[in-house]
Amino acid sequence: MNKSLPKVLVIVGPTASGKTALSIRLAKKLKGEIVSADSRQIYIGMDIGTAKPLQGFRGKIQNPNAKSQKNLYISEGIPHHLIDIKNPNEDYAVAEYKRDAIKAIRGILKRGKLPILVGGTGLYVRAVVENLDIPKVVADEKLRRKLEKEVEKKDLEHVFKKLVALDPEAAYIVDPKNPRRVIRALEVTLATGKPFTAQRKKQSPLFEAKILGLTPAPAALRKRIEKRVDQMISDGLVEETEELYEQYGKVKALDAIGYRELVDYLDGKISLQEAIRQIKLNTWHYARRQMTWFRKTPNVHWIKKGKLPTLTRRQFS
RNA sequence: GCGCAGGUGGUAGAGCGGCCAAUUACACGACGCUGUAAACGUCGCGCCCUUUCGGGCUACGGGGGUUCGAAUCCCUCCCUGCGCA
Repeated sequence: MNKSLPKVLVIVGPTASGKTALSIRLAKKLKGEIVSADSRQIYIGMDIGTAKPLQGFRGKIQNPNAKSQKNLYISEGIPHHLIDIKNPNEDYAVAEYKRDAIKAIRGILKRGKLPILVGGTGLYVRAVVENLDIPKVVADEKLRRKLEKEVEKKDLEHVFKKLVALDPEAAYIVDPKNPRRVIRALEVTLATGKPFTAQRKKQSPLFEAKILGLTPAPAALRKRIEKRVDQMISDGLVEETEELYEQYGKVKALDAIGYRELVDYLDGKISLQEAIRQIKLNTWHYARRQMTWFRKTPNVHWIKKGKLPTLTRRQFS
């Protein structure tokens, strides 16, 4: 029905499944630009651990007037948007991502290019593809800490009841056992004076998404993950972490697989060997979660055994 | 060879006469999640039957015993770690 919607190619899949390589290949073939949907590649300096595409400035940028030109991340001549846009000590969250991604996609379309949304952060992808209406209530750290303490002192149920009193609908929408969810819902309700559950909606889609999903065989993926972690270490992940840690301390951005464990190592809590073991395992767990998430994503064209569907530029215009 | 400490579910490690198919953690499996999302959370996890309730069987190194009842007590054998030879 939405024949007039602009078309966007989307690539999803677990970490280490080959999204980056595929996206660059398709970007070249289909004259596209990439929009990263990765919550950690957002951050400047977190390069090795987030497996950013290798940066190179060989490409020419089509529109020299664009303001973002200067800071554009380019790999193999393909512009990558939403990589390196924040410092690790800056906060960033879905709603901002959604706004930025839509802006980037529109810019690409304006340039007559194909936007390719690529990433493993399921919520980010969904926010854009399904046009989620995310309550625009900025994190209130003070309130959060206060509520967290309340959870500790009394219990989560107590805080949950507070929420339900203000937002009865929340009783069966918000997970009563998940402190982060309960606290956020309460945060939104208190800040706006309106029930949280009335504010999280979907709008009609802005784009027509063609979604490609990568599903590597679990055993092979696990091996690839382990190999990649070893590679990251020899590429200097420890040093990268050390620099970031020294400069920023324990910021949220560093609460990411690969960095978290190495911070523990740098703090002398665990051995390097143990840190590496944990990174491999946590990455694997993460991949599993991603697969669970994407499995239920509607309208995904799953790529089996590397067999790509025939894609032509015409399909996207 | 003697002395001491141990041998428990995939692993670590509780339990030390009945409330134990066995706390907990990890692994493993399934799942949820609209402003921390690489985050956060939930459930399952000996085998078999049962929609539920529940029931049956096999288990705490092997064997034997005490007891109404044993992972828990006793004997013995095997194995491991530490100490002394």
